[in-house]
Amino acid sequence: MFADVIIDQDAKALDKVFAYLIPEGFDVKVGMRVIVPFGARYLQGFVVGIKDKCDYDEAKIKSISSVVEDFSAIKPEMIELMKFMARKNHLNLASILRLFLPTEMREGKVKEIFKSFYKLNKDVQIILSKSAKKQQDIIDYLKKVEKEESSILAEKFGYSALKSLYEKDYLIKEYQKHSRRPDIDFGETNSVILNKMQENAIEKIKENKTYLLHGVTGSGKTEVYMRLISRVLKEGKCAIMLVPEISLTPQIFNHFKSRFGEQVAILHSGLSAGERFDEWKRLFSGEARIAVGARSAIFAPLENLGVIIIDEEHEQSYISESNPRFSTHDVAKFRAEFNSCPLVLGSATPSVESYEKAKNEEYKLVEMPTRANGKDLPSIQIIDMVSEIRRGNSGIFSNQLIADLANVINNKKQAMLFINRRGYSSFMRCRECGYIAKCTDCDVSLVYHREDNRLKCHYCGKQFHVLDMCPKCGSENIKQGAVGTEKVVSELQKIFPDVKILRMDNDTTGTKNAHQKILNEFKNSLPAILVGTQMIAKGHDFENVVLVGIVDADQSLFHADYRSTERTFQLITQVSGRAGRGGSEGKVVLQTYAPRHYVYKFVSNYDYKGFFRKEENIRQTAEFPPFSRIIRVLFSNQSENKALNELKVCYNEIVKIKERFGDEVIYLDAMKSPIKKIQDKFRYQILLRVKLDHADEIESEVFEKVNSLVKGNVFIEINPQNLS
DNA sequence: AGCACGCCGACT
DNA sequence: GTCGGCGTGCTC
Repeated sequence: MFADVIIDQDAKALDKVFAYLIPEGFDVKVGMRVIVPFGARYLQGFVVGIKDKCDYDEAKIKSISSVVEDFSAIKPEMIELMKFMARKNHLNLASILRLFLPTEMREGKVKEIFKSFYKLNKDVQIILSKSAKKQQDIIDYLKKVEKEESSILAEKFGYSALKSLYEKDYLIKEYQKHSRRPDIDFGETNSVILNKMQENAIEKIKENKTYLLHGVTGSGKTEVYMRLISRVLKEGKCAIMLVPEISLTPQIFNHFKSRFGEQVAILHSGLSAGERFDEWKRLFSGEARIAVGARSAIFAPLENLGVIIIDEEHEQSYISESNPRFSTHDVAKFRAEFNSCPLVLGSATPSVESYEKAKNEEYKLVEMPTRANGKDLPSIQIIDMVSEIRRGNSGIFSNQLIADLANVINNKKQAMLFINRRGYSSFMRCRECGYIAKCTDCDVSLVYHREDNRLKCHYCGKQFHVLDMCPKCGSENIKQGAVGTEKVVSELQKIFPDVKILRMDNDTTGTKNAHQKILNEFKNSLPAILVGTQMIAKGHDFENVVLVGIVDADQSLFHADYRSTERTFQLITQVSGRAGRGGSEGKVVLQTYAPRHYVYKFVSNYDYKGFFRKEENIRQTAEFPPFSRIIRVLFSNQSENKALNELKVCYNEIVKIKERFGDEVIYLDAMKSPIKKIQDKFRYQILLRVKLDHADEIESEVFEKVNSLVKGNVFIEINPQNLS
């Protein structure tokens, strides 16, 4: 017999299957890890197929030298998933397989990976021949101790006796070991009574389809998820529940643990290597049947899935941006289909892509339009900062916001101030009339680049001079620059010198505990103001927060990205949800220099559908995703000349592809990357935008061409999240 | 990824 | 004359 083996090395040249002979007596199965002679060395590989014929020259074929574990660490479904991901995302096979195993297992750090145990099979009558003395000894032994480690049994009684008992089905093999379980206190199971809307949602979600669960903040989606999982467990099946990394707070774990106890395994970056491995193993062995975790939990080694849930499906963190690049939605879709189970995408603000699919009935839309507690969402007041300037207030805070803050302080309540700061670059804005410099061709904002003092379009590469006068109103008060958290805190402290003001952003949360410390301090201070970035937007329930201020909402709006309006809508909805969690009414004050932008009209009414229709229309007209596909080929090299040469060679070939497809290619150009140097590597890129009809063909042609022309240092991205 | 083979420059 | 640069190609 022969085995198809993928060598565990992430290199393009090794991205194929190698045939090996399975030595007589070796029990090799698909999904096992093996050690094989490869060239002059011995390397680890994965068995992805077994066959009795081999088309490779049998004289040159080598034999598998050993197996790493005597079971398949990669389950059959994952082998299929590997093929799917290789096709869909153009990834190396080995790099995909690595996603399926905890790192410590791959690196061999965990010595005792799985101790295997044997116990008697009580369902069969054991009949042994008189001569099988050793076997009888084993049976007697196991009658006494119930269960014993296989290595000990083999040592005591000999391997062959053990093996033949196992083959006769008299013994059951188990994989198990002590677990370093993250300790979390158990609360009591709270049996919430469901409302009609929730019952209805649960009732609807049962087929092997993708469901888009659109529920406003506080509509009780989490309870729906838990009920779905309960139902699935009762059917004897398993479940995967994904949440964005940032909202993986201890509260979520406790929630699931108190409901499902030992059935839950939690996978996230905060676990130690050993803990993560143990949780993985509990899933693998079937001891735990629910995987709760961030993106990578989609690869949980569970069989017989009954439901997959992706909470906050619009979150960017579901798309892996570094290698290997993949979309969690695609993987989830594959696994749901493989297991014939429902896939649930939940969000208060679905991504435009997903909602478009629901509209086209590719996804089934399930709606939960009202809050579970019947309360209204906090009111959102839009403050026009341009007229504020005209009235002589050129500070960061509007008079309204200061008045509201003062009110909060007088009532000994709390406020959160949200600084909407993204990334490194910024746009140029007229402080008098709110005009934003935009690209003449792409309808996205231009980005200011300090190094050459120019404005650039990240979609077509066009460059413009920095404006010294607003083209709309003639004012010279046009500048670039964003307000940071630090500045906000110091300004705030000037106005309210005696009030506790806490700051939370990347700079103040260096260590893991710093995070929790700030939040705790905030929780225990009345009155208090918490100033922070995105990270204050998620999951924290502060019942005394009655006011949320969004200092400069536009920061995410005029980011040079076709998704920036969508993100702004999502962000503001998210942040607004922080106000009025407790008994009292909440309020949101939103400051903007572009008060008439459509996003603010819709967001202040919590009108997702209205926003979607408008946004859909704009994307359709401008031919941006989901009505087109963006392909980005990024060349990154320490030598600028090499990067440039590779770019030119590839560009010439892609031009030929474009010529063949004619109008299908909306846009094609080669340019310097917006950030021209990262980690001492020069970056050049080719961008193309293509119509959907032939997007798959064009995409694979581009992939093939680029990969045949350039060895490494090249990354291809589809609909990239950002163009840095 | 590593390692061998291979074909051109400056060196004990 | 050799030692050694790293370009190209192969590993079942």
